[in-house]
Amino acid sequence: MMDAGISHVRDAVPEMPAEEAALARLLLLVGAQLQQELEHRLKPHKLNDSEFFTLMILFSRPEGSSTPGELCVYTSQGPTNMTRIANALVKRGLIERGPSEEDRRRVLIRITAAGRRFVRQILPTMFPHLKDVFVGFSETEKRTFGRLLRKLALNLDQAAPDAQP
Amino acid sequence: MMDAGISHVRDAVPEMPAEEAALARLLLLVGAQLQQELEHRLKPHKLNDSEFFTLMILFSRPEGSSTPGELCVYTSQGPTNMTRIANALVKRGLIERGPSEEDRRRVLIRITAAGRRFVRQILPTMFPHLKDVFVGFSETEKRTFGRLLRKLALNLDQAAPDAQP
DNA sequence: GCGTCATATTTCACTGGTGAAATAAATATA
DNA sequence: TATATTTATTTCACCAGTGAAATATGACGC
Repeated sequence: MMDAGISHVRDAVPEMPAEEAALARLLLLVGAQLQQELEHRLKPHKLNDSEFFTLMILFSRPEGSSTPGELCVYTSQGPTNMTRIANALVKRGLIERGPSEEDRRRVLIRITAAGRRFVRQILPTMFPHLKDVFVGFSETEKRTFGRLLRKLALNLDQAAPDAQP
Repeated sequence: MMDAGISHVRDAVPEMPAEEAALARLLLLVGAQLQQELEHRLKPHKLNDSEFFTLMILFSRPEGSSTPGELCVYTSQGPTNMTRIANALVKRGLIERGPSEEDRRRVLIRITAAGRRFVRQILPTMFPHLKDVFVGFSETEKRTFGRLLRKLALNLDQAAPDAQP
């Protein structure tokens, strides 16, 4: 299917790096698929993935707090969307916003007790599915996969410089 | 950073499959990063990735044609969005729509000569960046990566059944 | 041949993410 | 000290994708 398509493209544009194209395409598809799976598991809890990861970051912090800018870095979201995410979580009482005392430009975001309870409640529902995703992977394969992904991430970071203002 | 966060979560919820969680998270992040890189490369051509892949599918077909439903399968988009994508490409004269003679419920979508020229024009601009993404990967590593991604895709397909109506 | 069910595409309303711009505060520079 | 530049967050408008519903056509069973 995809391979057949790529070889047809290759016929017309012979210098195309077919193997890399196929790998990139596969990664994009699998990534999208995994995202969809995650969204599906979160849907009953009325949560999307960026809200989920934001909550998880806060849950994992020693004091349960962070700033919008910091959360943006950890969740790879833009500031605009982080505002929206935080609004949604505040509305549900899972987090609260406050002023930062050391820098008045900053907002301080903290997970609430209800937020902690919520995380503890939904996490176990996701474990079986998470393990299913990696069924049939040996420990070596998992490690290799992680290594290759990190390598890729590094390359993408280097590819980005002229893209970053 | 991410690893520290996951071990904190592990403290609070000890039965969490930490390794799988970390891998899944990494895959989601790298996938998103690659997508962003692709979008960035397509932006000067006023094209987004789903439009790009739709065009590529048509370009690679022997007769340069397909149906919306078929394109949905190959590009992993929903029917609704394929309508929007096709509208955008028709508007630019890169594809054209026509009736299917064998099944009147179907629309036939074909790439135009202008569409073919457009693809031939933009593809070479993407090769250097595509190769950059896999710099430092040996042939074995590329093959392994592909194999692991396919394995994952298979698992995700199996995880999906109860999710599919 | 008719009724029921399934399929293909599109429309509409909504969700989640982005870019540009605005505002206030902090930092750097002269 | 005053000014210029940078940073942090939010608002607003827009984009791209989804779910539900609608409409027409095709397949299937009786």
